[in-house]
Amino acid sequence: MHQQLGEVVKERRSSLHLTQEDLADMAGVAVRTLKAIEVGKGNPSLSTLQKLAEVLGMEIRLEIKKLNK
Amino acid sequence: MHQQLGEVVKERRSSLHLTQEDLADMAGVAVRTLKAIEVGKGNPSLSTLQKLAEVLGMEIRLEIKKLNK
DNA sequence: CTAAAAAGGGCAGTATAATGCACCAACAAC
DNA sequence: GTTGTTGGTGCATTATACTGCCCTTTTTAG
Repeated sequence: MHQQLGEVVKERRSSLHLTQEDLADMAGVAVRTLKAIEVGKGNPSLSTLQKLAEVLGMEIRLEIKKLNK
Repeated sequence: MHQQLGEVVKERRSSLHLTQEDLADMAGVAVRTLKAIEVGKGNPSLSTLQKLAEVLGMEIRLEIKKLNK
């Protein structure tokens, strides 16, 4: 269910040539926590996601769902 | 910091003519929790946000930030 | 191949989100 | 006025996210 967001984080992090440790340190979250998020385990809080998003140059958005499938 | 998302929830809920109790029941989250989210207090988990988003016909997205401002 | 770097995971302690309950405020009726 | 509806809050308990420590697996560099 959360794999999707985790994979987005992972791909974005890779494209920026950052290791999990790099990103975790820069975002101020534990490496252990980032690892769990990237593999789709756990249920991160909004603040944790936003800390990561900030470093990744991304943002969390709540949008009306596109209606298709 | 989280007011933004809370306000999105609140506005979308209103536009669907749902009370906080309606939405909370439909989404399977406690009314107490929804209230906190809408006024920007607390730090909801991804699963809580997704339950609400589902009922609201919305989705959580992690996107590359538009560079402006 | 070996060695190092990076990623993944188990576990236990701490911090905090989620919840129920009880209560108050604002407003609408009327 | 009272009554009902809706939204906001404090508090205590329960559930769980976050963390550090340690270890294993996988990938990368040489």
